[in-house]
Amino acid sequence: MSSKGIVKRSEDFSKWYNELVTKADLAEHSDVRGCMIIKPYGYAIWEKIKDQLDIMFKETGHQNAYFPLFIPKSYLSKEADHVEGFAKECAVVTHYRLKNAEDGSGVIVDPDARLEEELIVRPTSETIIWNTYKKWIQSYRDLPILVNQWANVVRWEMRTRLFLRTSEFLWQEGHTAHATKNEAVEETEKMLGVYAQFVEEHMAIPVLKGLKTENERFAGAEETYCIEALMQDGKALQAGTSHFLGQNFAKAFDVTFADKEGKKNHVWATSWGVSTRLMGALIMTHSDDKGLILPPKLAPIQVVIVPIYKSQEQLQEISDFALQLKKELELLNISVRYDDDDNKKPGWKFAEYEMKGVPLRIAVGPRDLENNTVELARRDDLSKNTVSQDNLSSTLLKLLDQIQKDLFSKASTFLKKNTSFASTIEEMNKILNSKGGFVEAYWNGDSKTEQKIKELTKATIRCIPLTKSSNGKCILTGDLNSKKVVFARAY
RNA sequence: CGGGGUGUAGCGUAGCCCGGUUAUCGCGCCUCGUUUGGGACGAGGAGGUCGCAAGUUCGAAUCUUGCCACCCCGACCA
Repeated sequence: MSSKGIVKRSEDFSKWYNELVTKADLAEHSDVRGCMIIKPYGYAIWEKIKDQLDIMFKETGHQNAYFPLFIPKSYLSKEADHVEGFAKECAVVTHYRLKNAEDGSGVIVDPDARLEEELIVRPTSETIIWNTYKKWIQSYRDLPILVNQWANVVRWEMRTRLFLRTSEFLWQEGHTAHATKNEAVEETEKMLGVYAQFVEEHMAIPVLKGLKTENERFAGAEETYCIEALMQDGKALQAGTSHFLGQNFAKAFDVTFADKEGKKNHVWATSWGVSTRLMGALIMTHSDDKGLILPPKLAPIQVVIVPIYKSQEQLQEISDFALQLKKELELLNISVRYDDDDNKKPGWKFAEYEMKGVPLRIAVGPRDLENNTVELARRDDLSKNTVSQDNLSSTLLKLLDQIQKDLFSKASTFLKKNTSFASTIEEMNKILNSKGGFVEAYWNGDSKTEQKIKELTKATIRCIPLTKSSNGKCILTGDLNSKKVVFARAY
């Protein structure tokens, strides 16, 4: 149960985030370092995210499958860059049995039960999937393979934050195999588009689409595409990635196919994923000092009805009205909660549903029944109006749609306002230290330059935008003919 | 993994420096009654391995050592 209020964003943004996650009943820390318990309300939001993405994946021709949690250690070492990228954060299974300690102190690992080949808990599944695809693919007729899996993965993190970075997290990973480079690149770009569309239309979060630099690229990828979102504190958050893997994994796992002429070729690959980190993006994009603000499309409860009454007779009348309204709204696929809990006063409920981000709240009292009205409050702008009961369902339906749009346009305005241009390092630092946000600047394309800028500004290149722009003068080296990229301090 | 901080009831806390009856207060929880248009009020009640473990001591929430967890700042990452 939540006690009053949370710290203000302006006072301590990190603390605000942590308190919000806890008090809105989204998640809590487990006793295992770096792991989280996603509570029913938080999981309900994740399920909405998951369900919608799943529909979109299937619309683009993908099928779900499931690959094992455990990966033989030897698989991971097959692709050099890949192992380099993940080795430092892998959990390893070395034994398969426990036994009672002889001194009665509890259970211990049975030293006689050591695994011959140790198993890695998947940090991502490229290796085990490509080891499998080898068996699935012989001819061009077997291609493309368009598979997705919903799974948990483990990356042993030093510093964790609920949803943003946890040692175990939930995600989906798409893994596709193609006969041609073009087709694989198209797939990579298509799925980036799916992510961008989902995040913008359903989460109401505007994103930048772009390419990662070599430094920021996925270990084992030829090219990493990403969508980047901007949080209210001016820091960027990578919301999704889509990788063109070239033939790296096909070569590492010897996956070839016979083309129409009977010639053997290595298969072209992609992988793409979004994780429970999206929950963090959702929270930090829209919410305010009163708590969570959810876009209607992802809200587990879209409308809450709170009765206001003195006598049991009044409650009965209000309940009749409320339950009828609930039924009508549910026919329109609007999820409704009627909260007639007698132990909580209306004021308490108002604050509670604000904390939980319920988009619309209806309060009904005796006065409303007399006047054929209800009190209607919007969570996003905190406005409150008395509206007629006539056509109430369609009023609410329209309003939910409006809120979805307003949240997106508000976030878009914020993104635009907080996108700046810098032509010198000093300028960039000045911007980053005051309002933060995205800073566009020219960069000569050299990793060392990127590294140096990072040291000087703590900002990384979030992406090289897909939209082409004219070249200019590198912010660090002054090289002419440099391309425009987007910097930010990031999560 | 480096630097700093915190850990006392479900949550937030006082006490710790300077060891000494029964560990403080608020919220929440349970019972009864009155209440209900922005986090109600009264009366009664329950709830504690003082993060864990060792040590010092006649005696430890308090002192010492080790460990664990969390938070903040760095390095690494989705």
